[in-house]
Amino acid sequence: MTSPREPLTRDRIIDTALHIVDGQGLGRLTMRRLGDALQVEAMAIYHHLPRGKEELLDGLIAHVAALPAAWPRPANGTRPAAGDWRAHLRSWGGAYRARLLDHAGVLPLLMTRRNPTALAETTASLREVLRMAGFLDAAAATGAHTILGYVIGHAALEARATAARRPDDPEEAVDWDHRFAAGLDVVLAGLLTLP
Amino acid sequence: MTSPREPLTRDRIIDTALHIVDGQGLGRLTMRRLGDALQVEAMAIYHHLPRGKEELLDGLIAHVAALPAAWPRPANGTRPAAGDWRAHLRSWGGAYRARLLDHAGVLPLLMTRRNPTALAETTASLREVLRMAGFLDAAAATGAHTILGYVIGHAALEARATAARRPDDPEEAVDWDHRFAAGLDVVLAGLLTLP
DNA sequence: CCCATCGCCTTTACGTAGTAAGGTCCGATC
DNA sequence: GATCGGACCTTACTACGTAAAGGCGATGGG
Repeated sequence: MTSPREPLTRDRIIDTALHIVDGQGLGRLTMRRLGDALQVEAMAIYHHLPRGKEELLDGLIAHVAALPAAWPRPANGTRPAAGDWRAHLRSWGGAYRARLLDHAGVLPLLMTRRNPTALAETTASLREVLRMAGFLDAAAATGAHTILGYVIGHAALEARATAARRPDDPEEAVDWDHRFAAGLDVVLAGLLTLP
Repeated sequence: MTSPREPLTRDRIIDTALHIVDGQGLGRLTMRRLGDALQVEAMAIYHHLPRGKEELLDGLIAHVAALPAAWPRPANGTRPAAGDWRAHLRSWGGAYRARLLDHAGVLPLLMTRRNPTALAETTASLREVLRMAGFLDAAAATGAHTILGYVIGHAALEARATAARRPDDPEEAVDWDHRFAAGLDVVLAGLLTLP
């Protein structure tokens, strides 16, 4: 009379794994624990992810890191307002940072050589936004890496700082939301100096 | 008649560990392998690093991440040239990036909550440089995190991209040295917009 | 000279990890 | 109903981190 347990899926496995990482940290994500959470023996996972844990971790970072900065297609023939790219990148940056911090446990995986495509997609979308904003190709490529590097790096600094903080406020507290936004503005302002 | 093996030291252990990580990757750094490299049983390491692998990894990132951007003390009473801070930060950034890429294997550790002090020192030194360059405290704090975030994040992007590259040049190659420098210039130029 | 002590290292052993190899069960197809 | 293939389970192996306790040579006091 136990509920018949919906079948295993690649997506369901990765979602559950992400849930474990968010709740207990990357170090506690093991195949056996993941199996338990899915009400399945650990070895069952290998039928859906033949490359085992490697593939699982690849799936995690793809799930977290792929958030393209799609320029909203302008409605019927109206041109996108030329000055909007900064506002657009500001809001994209905020969303990307929020996602990275929501899943801070996978941040270390972003530094490993795993899954090179997940970030490539995001980089390409940033480059495209800058190109459409009028930057030359070389400047757009530089700008894309500069922005993405800043967002990821700053998120990593935040994750470290907030994780290591004792709750009784040992040093002066930092308004990380504001600091991230201010730094992003610095980067976006600096882009104007590119040719 | 075997050479009498110089005694174990905390520093020698960490140096050897770093050598293993650089040569074979973080995943192959194990206590037993480290013991072999030191010609010692694995458990001997615990006498010098009582907290075991945690302490070892902490030592690794302290060794890599602590490179303060010390402003060169001006020689006898000469004031530092006011405009030099950008050049100084450019060269510091290049050195920091080079070190991160030399030890790309420890980059994932920088993202974990380990050893909060190693980066704090570097951040403080950046803040100090900016303060001495005339920035207000708040702007210096923002600028320090912006610079450090960019440098770390960009180095991570580079490490990923170069590690995943097939040697036969699948996409157009990127001049990473130039791209990093250009992005750092973007950030430094953007700092001028801070109050 | 002997023996107690201490610092450094080794031995042994336990629990947990990832996963290879093969087995089991069940629904679909002919 | 026999066959078959996919989804899941069982067992077992190797490697890891490390707790616990043992050995062992140098040192210093009697």
